[in-house]
Amino acid sequence: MASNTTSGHDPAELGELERSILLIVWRMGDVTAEQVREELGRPLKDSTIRTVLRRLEEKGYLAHSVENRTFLYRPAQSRQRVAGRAVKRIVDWFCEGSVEALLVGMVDSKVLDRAELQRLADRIALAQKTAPPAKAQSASRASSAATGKEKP
Amino acid sequence: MASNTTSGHDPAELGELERSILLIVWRMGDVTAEQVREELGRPLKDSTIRTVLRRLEEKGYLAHSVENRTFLYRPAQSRQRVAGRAVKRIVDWFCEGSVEALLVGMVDSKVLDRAELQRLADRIALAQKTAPPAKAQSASRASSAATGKEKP
DNA sequence: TTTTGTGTGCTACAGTCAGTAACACTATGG
DNA sequence: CCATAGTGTTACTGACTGTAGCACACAAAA
Repeated sequence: MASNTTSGHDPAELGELERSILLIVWRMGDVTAEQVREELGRPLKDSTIRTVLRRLEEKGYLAHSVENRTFLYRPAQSRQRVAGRAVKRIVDWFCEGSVEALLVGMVDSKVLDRAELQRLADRIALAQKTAPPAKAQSASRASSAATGKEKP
Repeated sequence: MASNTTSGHDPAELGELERSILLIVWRMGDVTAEQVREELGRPLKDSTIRTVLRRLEEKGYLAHSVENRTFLYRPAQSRQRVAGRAVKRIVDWFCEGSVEALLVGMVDSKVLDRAELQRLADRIALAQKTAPPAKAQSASRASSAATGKEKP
């Protein structure tokens, strides 16, 4: 994102490698740097992987625990949460906070087609009824989702 | 976004100033560099503004026409379209294409609350019926023209 | 025609961040 | 006590944005 003389900025966008690694951690759950390196197809040095893992942790995306002298990394935020926040930024910046405007744009740019939108509406309506008022369960759902499931 | 040795990358995220200027053009329609400079509160040199405008045009966000020796910049894509595409990237990256998963994340991260979601569902349902098969009407406001065109 | 603006394009420099990795450090097991 | 495995530190490169200087072109004024 480069410099920003006028004000400090927040999360900043993730890079390619960071994203790849993050996806692996989301998919696999607790992983060591070595596992991540194997999972990535690319020939990268361990130190590279570890640096990125550490940076991701600094940024709050990952957490780690020490297991027998080895670091086990795990997600600190669910995929959906990260995605949600990213979208929020977009909405704030480009749609002046109007999610509806965003939806229009999503249809417009083929992110959503009308059929999908319809299904979405149904789903949402359904979710309303299904989901209890409390939001404690959101975390649990998030974590389970983070372990990789989703997709109809 | 920074380097990407492994592969060429696309649009890349916009910077602060770029975004501010883009917003101004979206808000005001046809504008000259001078107008943009005035609109921005900040004390920036014309060359700065013009450079950014040019870069935005190179990136496909703006277009210009020459009016009496002066450039008039105007949006090449609607706010919604840009937002939609940005969201698409996020969905692809973090939600494996599942918009529904994204929605879950948006509720989860407070981008949307349930009430809003309900209204959204209604709106969407409404839009289904209202919207003609064509898709031109979405860009009506702000930027009308824009020779909008990009890869599907 | 020469001069003076006004607006454009090109070039560049500094700061920040991601990609990438070498190397030094520290326990652990033998 | 030494080899091994895993970690933290430090750094370089390249990309990209913020920011601007300066040279160039052309219309209006002198």
